[in-house]
Order: sequence, then structure tokens, then C-alpha cells
Amino acid sequence: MSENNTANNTEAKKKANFINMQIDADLAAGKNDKRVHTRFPPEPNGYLHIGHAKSICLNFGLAQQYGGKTNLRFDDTNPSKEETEYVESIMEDVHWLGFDWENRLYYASDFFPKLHAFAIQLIKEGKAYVDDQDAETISSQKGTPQKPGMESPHRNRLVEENLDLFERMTAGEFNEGEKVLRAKIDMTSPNMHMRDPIIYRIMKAHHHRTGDKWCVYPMYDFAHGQCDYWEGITHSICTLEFEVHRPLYDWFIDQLKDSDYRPRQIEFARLNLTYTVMSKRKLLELVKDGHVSGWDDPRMPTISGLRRRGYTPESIRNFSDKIGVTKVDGMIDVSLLEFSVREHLNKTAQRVMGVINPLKVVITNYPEDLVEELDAVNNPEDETMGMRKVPFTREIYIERDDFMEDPPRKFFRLGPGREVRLRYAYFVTCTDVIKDENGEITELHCTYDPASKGGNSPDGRKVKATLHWVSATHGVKSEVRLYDRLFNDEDPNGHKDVDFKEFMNPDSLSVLSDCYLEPFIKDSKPLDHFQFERLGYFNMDPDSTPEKPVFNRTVALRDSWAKAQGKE
RNA sequence: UGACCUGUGGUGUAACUGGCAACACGUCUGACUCUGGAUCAGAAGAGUCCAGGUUCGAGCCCUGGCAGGUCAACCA
Repeated sequence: MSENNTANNTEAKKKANFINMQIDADLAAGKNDKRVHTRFPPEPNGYLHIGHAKSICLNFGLAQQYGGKTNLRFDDTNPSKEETEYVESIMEDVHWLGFDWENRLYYASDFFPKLHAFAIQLIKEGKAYVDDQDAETISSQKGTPQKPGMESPHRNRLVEENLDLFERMTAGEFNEGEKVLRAKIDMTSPNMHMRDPIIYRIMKAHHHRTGDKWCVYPMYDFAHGQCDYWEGITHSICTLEFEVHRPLYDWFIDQLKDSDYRPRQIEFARLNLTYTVMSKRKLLELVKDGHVSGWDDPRMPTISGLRRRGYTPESIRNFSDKIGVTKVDGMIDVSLLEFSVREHLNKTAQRVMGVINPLKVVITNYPEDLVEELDAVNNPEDETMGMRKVPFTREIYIERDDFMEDPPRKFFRLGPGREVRLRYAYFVTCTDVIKDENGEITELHCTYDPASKGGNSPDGRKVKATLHWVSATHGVKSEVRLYDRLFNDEDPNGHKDVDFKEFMNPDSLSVLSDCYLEPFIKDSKPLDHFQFERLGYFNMDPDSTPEKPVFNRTVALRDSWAKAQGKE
């Protein structure tokens, strides 16, 4: 695991949610030998996103709270969409988040033989039949939520005939779509899912694990609950849209169970975040159409994207705790996610100075060849992180935004004739503003006060501002990537008749290639976290090379000056 | 003309078997500060979708409405 803290030691006092209460009740009633066993069941057809992180934290967190276990199970019943690449990324992401399924890795495909045998059992019991009709016909007989369905003409086939047909389906004698196996339940049920649901379909696709062995594959409803049952799951936690599936889930368990043990499905509201989309289909679309650089583009709400952006597992876990678990289908403000990273990184991130929009400053009374190694604090929130040296020279860079030729009343930073502190260095006073023929400021001349070395006030005089800076001769030239929200609309999904991509923010990425960082960052590795003082939290991007380090801005610091600016 | 689910400050969550609505984010003050960060102190903001009812007392219970979500894939 790339981050040393695992999820176990951050738990402590979680708020009880409605699922806790239901588990407490189950335990009090002595159900399932008082076990708590959950599972996280992703389909390997895409990368995990922050919504999955909520589910992962919930499932693994619950098990930890009750001294139970959590399985990782790949729900791979549809070979046409699933790939090994996704399996690997999912395992990496779950581990990175700080959770471990130990030796309990399962695939729904592990259960294909048992599922198939169970289907045969249902046929023998007269509870399943083969239907020869095509998809359209079957669907039209299904009725609507308001109108009951009609029975298929094949519904009352003889058991022997069903057995024979299903066997031949399995052997590959029929083409895709020619036949399906359906459970025989109730075509008039007010619940659409109970109207003789299809449980097996013919698919002549290559499966990422079972290869070409099978010609028939079970449907989700026919696989999920049974896998839960065979794995010994006690609480099968899923999202709200499966609520209407629960009677069917229970129906299959009823056919299967041979003891008092029974898994129970509980539904909670999936996570919705402002200014983003959260469906694998839409995220895939962004990737495929090249709107982002990949699943791990730092603007993506995927776990791999957040990781590359500089989020920490701890911050995501804390976020997950904070948002709680309910059945209310709401929308969480991204600012809460951002708060979670700031909170964690403030306590842990190495401080460093970096200038991302350089303006050269010449300190005219400072010796030409002198290089002073000044002391800087690595993290004021954590003394154990120690100190480092920062080289100071006659020519430095400061942030362009930190100088104004004609500063307004509330601008505290540098201006002509003004004195400010250079962090850990000296007090400097601006004496000259150098411009090119277009009137653009190209350089500042300052003088420094040798008595203020280290940034201390020699005589108790105050300066209004402290600026970060980087030596022009020692600074490490770098690329910095700034990110903004991917969408301009709070709910890009919430507009009927308007495609979500219409709301994409054209300025969600800006690349600054003329940035200078203090030499300390030379030793950093991809994904290392930093606070660039006064700017925000950044981490090193894997695109970095020794010649050109690249940093991503995870999130900016809270900035009351910028906020005040925005209001004018 | 259905079934199931949901409805508490701007947002998200709390409120044990009914006892004067709490916390977090966000917002706004002020203090402090070698990060306009962090920290600290404080403020504003809901009377719990509506209407009845039960009760000394209801966000919690009952009745009836209203609003929103989900369900008609050989997807999960």
C-alpha cells in the first residue's frame, strides 16, 4: 500500500446509521449465528469512482465495526462488457483505499457450475422454463408497471422438454437470442421483476475467466443473491435502484436455503456529487471520446483520478464518514470533498515554496555570487517533520500576483516603495519597476535589509505580507497543471434534453510550463504530496521526468483575498 | 392507472423506547499569525413537505394529501 495508514486505525467513533440499527436488530435476534459478513461486488466493466469508495468504506467499515469480514467479489456475469484490465484496477483501488479482503476474493463466474445446477433444480421443480420467443415479444408480454403481463405460450412446457432444451442451450446448439430460461413466478405481480424474469441467456462471447466454456450466462438477479448465499454473506448492501429487486432476491434465496441462515439485502442511496457525473457509462464516454486523458485523468471522479490528483486514502475515508449513509437520494457539495483533503494534507504535507507565475526580482544590494542556505520549516503543523535549507540568491522569482503597481486598499502585498517579507529570508523593499516596450512588467528591483535575515523583524517593525519566492539560479523548472471542475453545471445530469457533455468546462485544465520550485523537490517521487506555500496542495505527476518534473494541483488553499476579489 | 422508497437550515447528516431541533461543510464577523493558510472566539440561517388527529407534550405515533425518486435491458 502506498500510504502507510490503513483504514483500521482511523475508524474510532463512527456515527450510527440506519444500517447499523438493522444489523444491531439482527444481532439481537440472534440471526445467522450473530455473524456480520459483507461484500463489495463491482462489475469489472470500468474503473471505480468516488461513489464506489463510499460503498467500499461502508462494507468494509461495517465488518470492522462488528468484527466481521468483507469479501471482494467480481460480478462478472456479462462477458461482453468485462475485462481483466478493470479487475486489476479495482483491486488496486480497494487496496489503496486501505482495505483488504485477505483470502476472500471471489468471482461470480466461480459459481457458474453451481448456478447452472440450481437452474436445473428449478426446472425440475417446475419453477423455471425455456422460452423460445424473441426479446421483443417477451418484453411486450411483460406488461407495464400499471398493467399486468401475459403468460408465455411456452410457460407450461413439460419438465423433460425444459431440461432437454436448457441442456442444448448450454451445449451451444442455439444462437444468441433464440431461447432463454425464465423463472416461473407471477406475470401479474405488481412488481415487474417478478414477472417470470429471465435467468439465463445465450451468449457466445469470450469470458475473461472462463473463456469459451459457457454458452449460457446467468443474469444479475439470478447470480447475486445466490453468490451471497454461497459465500456466507449476511448483509448484502447495495444501492437504491435494487430495492424493487429485493422480492426476487428473496424468492431465489427461498428456493435455495436449507437452514436458518439467510443473507439480507439492504439498500442505501448512492453518492451524487455536484459538478460531476458518476456513472460508469458516462465516465467511459468521457474517456473514449477523448474529453479526458484517461480513467485516471486528475479531473475524473474515479479513485485512480483522485489518487493522481493528490487525494489521500485517508481523506476519502473521512469524507465517506462525514457524508453518512441514508436512503435519501441527495447531492453532496464537492466542497466537502475538498475540505477533507485540505484537512488531511494540512496536517501531513511537506511545505515547499514554488512560483507558478514567475516575476523576476533583483535584489540590488545583495552580493552577486552569494548563496545563503536559509532554514525553513517543513510543516508548521507537525514539528517532527523538521527543517530544511532553502538557497537564497540575488535574483529570485516571486508570484506575479504578489505585485501590483497600483495596489488597491486591501492589497497587502508588494508594490512600488512597499516593504514585505520574503518567507524565511529577508525584508525587501521595491525600488524600481522595469517594463518592456509594451509596458509589461518584466522585472522588479528591490533592496533588502541584512538585519532581517531569516525573515525576522530587526526592530519590531511590521510588514503586511509574507511572500513565497524561489531562487532564480537554483529553482527547478517545472510544469504545473491546474484543475478546475470538469463541468460548469452543478448537476450536469439533471437536464432533460441536454446532454451532460454540453456542460463541460472548457477551462478545466490549465498547464503552466514556466514554474520554479525550490530544489528540495528534486528527490520527490510520483504521487508525493506537498503544500506549495500560499498556493495549495500539489503532488508529483507520474508524467514527470528528471528534466521536467510535473505537479498537479490537488486543491487550492482557502483564499480570502481571492474570495474578496470575486465579490467586486 | 400500479408497486416500492424518500421528504429536517444553502448542502449533508443527528435527535435513545414521543420531552423546548444538534453536528459538519458552506456563509459572515473578530482575534492571532513569518502561509490573506492553519488555529481560536463568535454570528446568521430550519421549527422538521402540507392538513388534520392522538397526547400534558410529536421531527418521531395515526389518517389523508402533496412533492421527488426507482421499476417495463436476453445490463449490473
